[in-house]
Parts: sequence; structure tokens; C-alpha cells
Amino acid sequence: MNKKKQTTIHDVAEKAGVSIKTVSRVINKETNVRKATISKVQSAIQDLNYQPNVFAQSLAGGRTRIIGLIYDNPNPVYISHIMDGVLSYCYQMEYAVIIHPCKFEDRDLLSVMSELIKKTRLTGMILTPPLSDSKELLTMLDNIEIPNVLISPGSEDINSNCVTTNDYESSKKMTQHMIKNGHRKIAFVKGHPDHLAVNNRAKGYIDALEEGGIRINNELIIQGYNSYESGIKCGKKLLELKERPTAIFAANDEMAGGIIKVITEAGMSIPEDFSVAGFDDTPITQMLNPPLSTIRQPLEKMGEIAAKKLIAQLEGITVSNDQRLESTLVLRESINTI
Amino acid sequence: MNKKKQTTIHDVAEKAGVSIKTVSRVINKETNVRKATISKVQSAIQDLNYQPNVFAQSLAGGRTRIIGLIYDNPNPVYISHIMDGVLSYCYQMEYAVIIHPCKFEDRDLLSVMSELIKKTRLTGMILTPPLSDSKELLTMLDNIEIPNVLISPGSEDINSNCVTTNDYESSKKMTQHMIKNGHRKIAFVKGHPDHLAVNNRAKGYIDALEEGGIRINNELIIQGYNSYESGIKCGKKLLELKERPTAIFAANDEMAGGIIKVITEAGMSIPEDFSVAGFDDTPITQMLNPPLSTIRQPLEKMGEIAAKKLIAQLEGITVSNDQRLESTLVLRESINTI
DNA sequence: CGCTGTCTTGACAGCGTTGTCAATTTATAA
DNA sequence: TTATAAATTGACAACGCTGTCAAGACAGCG
Repeated sequence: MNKKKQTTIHDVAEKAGVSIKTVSRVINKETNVRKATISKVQSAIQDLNYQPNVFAQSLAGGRTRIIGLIYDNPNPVYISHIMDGVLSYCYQMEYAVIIHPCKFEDRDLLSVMSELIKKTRLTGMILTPPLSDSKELLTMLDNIEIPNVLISPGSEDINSNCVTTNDYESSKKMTQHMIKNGHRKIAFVKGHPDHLAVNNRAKGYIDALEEGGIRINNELIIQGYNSYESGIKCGKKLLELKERPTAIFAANDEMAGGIIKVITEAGMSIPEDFSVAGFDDTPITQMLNPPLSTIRQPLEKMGEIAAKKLIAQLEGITVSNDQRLESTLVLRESINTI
Repeated sequence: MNKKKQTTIHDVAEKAGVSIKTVSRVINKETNVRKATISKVQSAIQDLNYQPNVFAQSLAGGRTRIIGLIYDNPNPVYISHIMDGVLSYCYQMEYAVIIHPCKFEDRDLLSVMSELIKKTRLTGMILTPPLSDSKELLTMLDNIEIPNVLISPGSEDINSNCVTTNDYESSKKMTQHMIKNGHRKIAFVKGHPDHLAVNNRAKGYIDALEEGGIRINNELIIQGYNSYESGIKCGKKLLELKERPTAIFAANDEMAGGIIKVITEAGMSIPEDFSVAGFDDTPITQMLNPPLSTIRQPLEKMGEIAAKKLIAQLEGITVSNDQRLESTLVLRESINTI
């Protein structure tokens, strides 16, 4: 099949005039190798354009340099940005990434996952929301000792590594922005109850109101389910209210899109009749009419940090946890001053 | 690191009362194994819940069951659907997929790719547009004997395996639909010139006009570059025309979005003043106002077929090429009768 | 200078498979 | 029935690397 023989560790060893074990030491950055030896070996590696055989490494060493990235996400844009960050860091670190879509709702989720792990022999996992909220899954991973990093879990557990942004602060800021623009009756459309992280968004909204001295009106807080259709339903509910809001803050862009649709169809316009804001800065936001104010998360960076934390865990390195990932307000024309 | 010993081929062999070689034969579906032996071995595999060690397999066998999926796509939705199809088929066939974003424009593309291949030892590749149009890349892959499958290449080469849909026919149908609705001055916004596949879309448009007995007006055919911004520019150009079109067909949804934006901002509306159609059925299309008529490609299926063809090539199986993948018109409210 | 302890290096046995080739069993033909 | 061909099985050596352990080199000390 593959006739052309690869250059092996033996070739390098011979060229450098050392034993294969020493070459192995250099490759794996083990300690106790003389500086001079290291450079001899390294130049031999360079000269021969040698690339260790990962299969042999895994077989002999018992550890695999493969991690999994699993998701169940109706929003390909979200996942694809996360993925970009994960992939680029992992490629650089010479880790392979197994990407695996799955279903949060699936009753067999656990067995699907353990089969995946067994089949692919991955040694670590990155979980995206809402999977990062599955207690059972996390327990299982801990039981079979698969290190993992959670992206935007609902609650930051003590013993889990996770990557989050300041959803709370940015939602608060967005709400404050609305208040600053004269809005007092601000509605909030909550995200899917399974996605715990989204709760922080509601909390930011509430705290902003309270700090602004505005009474919380529970009629103005409604439960959405993340989809465009859900946004349409919620929009209709809001329009039916006796006392309508002047501004609507939706926990994601899709729902904001649905709300805009309903408002427009009812013959009203944005931002004249209603101010609207979303969350996520998906590509649609700029194409909506008017362009939607929203919040952008540093998704690619989040993916990168997740990978970095996971690999650090796998290699037993401790990594500083201080990195603060900031979401940013993207203010466009959908918010009016009244 | 990983203390718990895995069940190996030896365990299976012992349990089934045969040699490891025979187990290996069963696993690899080799010929010349007695039926009875096969089932003995298979039930031993079942009982022990045995999973062959892919690293040992790759090391001993020299072939790797890893394929690459590479892309350079500004549209995450497109890629993610393709990916879903590829991943699910490959998982089922026990192939690993290395997903790798890269830059079509990159002058080092070739070396980046060969490094990727060498590092990951993948044995086959799926190329998405516009990478599937890179002659140099294809030549390189052929030289180093990496089987490949192209998704929607501009021109179907004789000796390349590829997966396409009927872009031509569906564009023609969309144009015919516009003609049927009374439109005579129909503009077409072409896609990025690097994406050859998109040319077929223009061809479908032209042929529909000709067959409809409508003179081709080159003023109405303008060059876009796939982005929303490009759509805005093209939209402006079209509005400046002395003789404006009544319908505009854009080679993708983003550009259609830009066009809609320009029209709306100019105080006109859709479909009253202009009918508009896009291509791709990205999620934005239903959120636009009005919802955009567009064309949906069976992307997931395309990914699946691509994987199937590639794996067939790798395993030396011939696969029937007759599968016809049909794009479908998605008619929404953006096209008017005049 | 010799002794001890620490660095540095290497020999060699696996890791769990598949490939090769030879041995054994079974089918086929005479 | 026997000879021969074909089908079926197994023994064993790779595959390219890391882990283990022991040997050699070297420094520091009295």
C-alpha cells in the first residue's frame, strides 16, 4: 500500500550518532539530556525532516494525543468558531481532534459517548453547551477518568475546568444601555431552559433594572426556546400585552429575529416603535433590518483556551487561570432613544 | 497513565479457541475463513466487547483509516452541513476525520497541505470549494498518491472523483420561475470568480433566458464576490441602471441580503418593486424581510456521498456513480408576479 | 586520589496488530 | 482409494516507538 518507507527514529539516531532512546528523549522533551546531545539530535531531525509516527507513539506509550470536541448545537456559526480555535491550537500542539455531533436529548447519550471514547481512544474532551450542563455526562467522564473542559457551562463547578465569558456583565451593560436611552419598560426573552448559561443573561438584565431603580415586571420576562419560531411566539405574546414594552432584549439573535419579524408584520417598525437587542452576533444580525444590536462572544478565543486548558491537564502542566474573556457590545441601529 | 488493560486480540483468540491471526482475518473481513469460525470469533468479540486498537492496526498494517476534510469557507453553515454528512458516515465506517481549515489564497497552501498529510498520516482527502478548484493542489495530491474527492468543483475533471448537484438546472428553474411570473428584465449577480462552481449558476440563468426568448442584457449581469458587502455594492450598481431590472437573482444568499438591504434603504420594497432570489438557503433567508426565495443544496447528503466515494476508493471498492443529488427550489415571498 | 552520588546514555523488551509463509485440513479429480 | 489442488489456519517476525533498568560518565567530597 504505502511503499515509500518513512524515516524512523533509527535513521535519526544513526545520523546523530546516538541511541534511539536518546532521540526519543529529545522528542519528548525529557530531562537529563545534555544540551549538546539535544542539538545534535534536533539537527538530525531537521535534516531528515523526521516526523515521529504517532501510531507507534501511542501504541508504545499508551497515551494518545487525541481529544474530542462534542456538540449539539442548532447554531453552526457558534460551533464553527469554537472549532476554529480548538483546531488551530491543537494542530500546533500536534493533537488530533475528533469532532462529534450528538444529541443532548438522546437517552443513550452516555453510551454513545463511552462508545466514542472507546472507539477513538481519545484522552480528553471539550464539551460545548448544552452538553457542558449534563451532570450525568460529567460524572461519567470523571468516572472513566477522561479529563474535560467545559465551554460556558451553566454553573461553574468546583472541580471542573471551564471557559466562560462575562455573559452576566455584558447583558447587564446592554440593559443599562437601553435604560440610558430612556427605556423603562424593557422585556427580556429568556433562552432555552436547558442551556443554563443563558440564565446568567437574565440575571444581568434583572440586576441592571434593579440598580437602575426599575421595578421588575414579570410579565415582561418570557420564556423562549432559542429558535426563530420561538422568537415569533414570544414576540406575539409581547405585542398582546396591555402594557407593552418599549424595548426587547432577547437572549439570542434567532429569537430577536423572530421578534423583529412579528413587529414588522404588525406594521410597526424598529427602532421607532420598539428597540430590540439580541445576543451572539451571528452573521444575520447585520443583515436584519435594521441591523441588530447584539453581544459578541470571543468564541474562537474560547475554543483556543479550552484546548489549552485541556492539553495542560493532560500533560500535567498547571496553567494560569487568570485569562479573562470579554464579550463585547455591538451597538447597531436597532436601539432607539426615547 | 492508562492502567486498565484493554482487551486485546489475544483475549479474543483464546476465548474463541483460534489463533490471533484468524481473529485478525475476521476483523478485516478477509476471505477464506470458515463460516463457523467467523461466528465463533464474532461472538467472542461481542462477549468481550472487544475493539481493535487502531494504533496497532495502523502501525502493523501501514494504512491509517484517517481522512482529511479541508475547507476555506466564509460560510460556516455550508461547511457544517457538509461536515455532518462526512462525520456520520466516517464514524459508522470507523474512519477518523481530520478537519482542517486553510486559506485558498495562501501561497504556501501546498506546503501547508503536505505538512498536514505528513503529520496526520491521512490517506485520503475531501476538498470543499473553492479548494476543490485548485489545480496545483490536485496535482500535488495525485503526485503523492492521496486519493481525493472534490465537492462541487468548477469543472468535473475526468480522473477526479467528485460530488456535485444540479446547480445548473436549479438556477435555470429559478430563472424560469421568474420568467413565468412575468419578469423580463432579470439581473444576475455572479459569485466569486474563484469559485468556479458558481459559473454553472450563471449558465443556468442565461440558458433560461434564451429558452424563454429573452435577450441577454450584459448590463444586468454583474460580478459579485459572495459577501454581504459585495451584495450591497452590486445592489447599488443595479439601482443606478437607466433601465432597472424587475427581478434580481443572486448567486448566494449573502449577496441577496445585501441587495435587499440597498433596496429597502432606498425606500423601495420587496417584492413589490423588485423580486429577489438567492442561493443556498442559509438560515438567514427565512429571517429576511420578506423571506427570501432561494435554492437548497442537499449538503449533508453531499458530504456523506463524498465520504462514501473516498472510502470506496481507499478500500479499492467500486461504487455506483449514479446517485443524483438534487437541489431544490425554496420559494418564499420575495418573488412577485407582474 | 579514591569514593559516592548524580547525570547521561543505551540495550532491550514490549505495545497490539498485520504480513508472510508454512502447516494443516478439506475438497476435487482420477 | 489415492493424489493433487484448494481452502483454512497458525507461528512468528515485523511495524516504530516508549518504558525499564542497568551501565557508563562525571562531579563533588574527604
